[in-house]
Amino acid sequence: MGERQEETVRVMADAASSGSRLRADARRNVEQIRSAAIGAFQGRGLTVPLEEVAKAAGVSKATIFNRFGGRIGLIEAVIEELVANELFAVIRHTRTLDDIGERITYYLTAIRDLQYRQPAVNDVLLQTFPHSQQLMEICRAGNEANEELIAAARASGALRPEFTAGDLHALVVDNALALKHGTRPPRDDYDRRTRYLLDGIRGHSSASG
Amino acid sequence: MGERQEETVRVMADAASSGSRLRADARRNVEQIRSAAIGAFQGRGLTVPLEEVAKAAGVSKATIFNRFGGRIGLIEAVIEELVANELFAVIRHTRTLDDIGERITYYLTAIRDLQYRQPAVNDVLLQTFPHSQQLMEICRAGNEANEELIAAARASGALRPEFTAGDLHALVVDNALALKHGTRPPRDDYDRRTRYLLDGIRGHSSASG
DNA sequence: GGTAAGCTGACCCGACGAGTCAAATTGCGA
DNA sequence: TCGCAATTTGACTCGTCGGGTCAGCTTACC
Repeated sequence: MGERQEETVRVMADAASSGSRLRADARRNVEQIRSAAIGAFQGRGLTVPLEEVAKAAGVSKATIFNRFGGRIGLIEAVIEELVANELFAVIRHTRTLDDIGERITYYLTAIRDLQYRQPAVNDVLLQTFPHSQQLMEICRAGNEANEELIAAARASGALRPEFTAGDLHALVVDNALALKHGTRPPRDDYDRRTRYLLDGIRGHSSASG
Repeated sequence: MGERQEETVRVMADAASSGSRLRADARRNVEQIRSAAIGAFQGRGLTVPLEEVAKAAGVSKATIFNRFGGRIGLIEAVIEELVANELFAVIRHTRTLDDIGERITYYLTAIRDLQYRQPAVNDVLLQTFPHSQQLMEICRAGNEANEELIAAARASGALRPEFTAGDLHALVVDNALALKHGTRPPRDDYDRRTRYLLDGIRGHSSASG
């Protein structure tokens, strides 16, 4: 067991550095599995059976365990590319907006867009894998962005005064649950409902637009 | 199997009529199981393990099968008392309201209240047991009420014009999913969020109140 | 060509809850 | 009180699901 563990660690380190002591076929499989995982996670979220990822990669399930140590290792090997980059980009871009009303609109719209396009995001937000430190960290960053936004918004009156960070969190989490367990609505319905939400939480003071 | 079936039918008929050919202990168990089921379904929804219902009733799981034929039989023996009465009362009361704005407010608030208080409602709305004709019928009645309400509301401008019956349906179903799979928020948070929803879907014409 | 790295099919595992049944119990009529 | 049919029940099977493992085969590499 110690041996397998070491091997896994080595692979995951290699994902960052480039010097590899892996055999050529193993290196190839790592890449095939990574890209198959990205595809599968995009389509069906982080809980897709590993068997399916393996099939898509043209390897056996056991190879995923050999190379990544299990689901969490695999997730951590692709989560940045799959979710974190986009999510952080949204957060970053939100911060650049001057008008607080715009910020709120953009943030909620963009997050909901991500949730719709990337089911994996929902698994992160729902903390489906609490054992992954990396996933929890992404989640934490999201919550932080939430609270930052709400603090700014409440001060400015762009949101109704009783609206809390918990409310925003619930909005996002409930949507994650709906997308995860329900049937996906057509995109235009989904976007329309995003607008209802926004109109329901905005303060009454801002009569602009 | 034919025998067991007949027996089950007899019990379920007895729930309506009163003449019983059941032995005294069986009759007592039927009542204990019914009331345990109501308690369990109230607390944990219609998917609670039958084992738990049995334990609460002080009988073994097999007795539930003897008396009710299985989960669906049991559900149908209590669903009226548990859900249908309240749900139909809400629908009926909605129809008595004159002001269309009030109707919408009342309906959505009351449905969401039911969903919060009675997890069983969510299992009905989510059609968790599509094999139960009775449950499907309740569900159908709910959808009908939805559509009736939306038709009236759109004509009057109390809702924003782009709001559809599908939107209302999604609102209710998404909430059902959130309650079923997520953590219940405190009641006051939940009610506050109900208000956000209402404010998000109302038409801009009604400036009353 | 030898050897260690790597791959894989076939396997086991645990969790879960529905549903079943032979055997024990018990209500009840005679 | 007896005897039997009705009833209950503990212990069982079943099916599903996916994670995880390993012996033995294959293959890259020196």
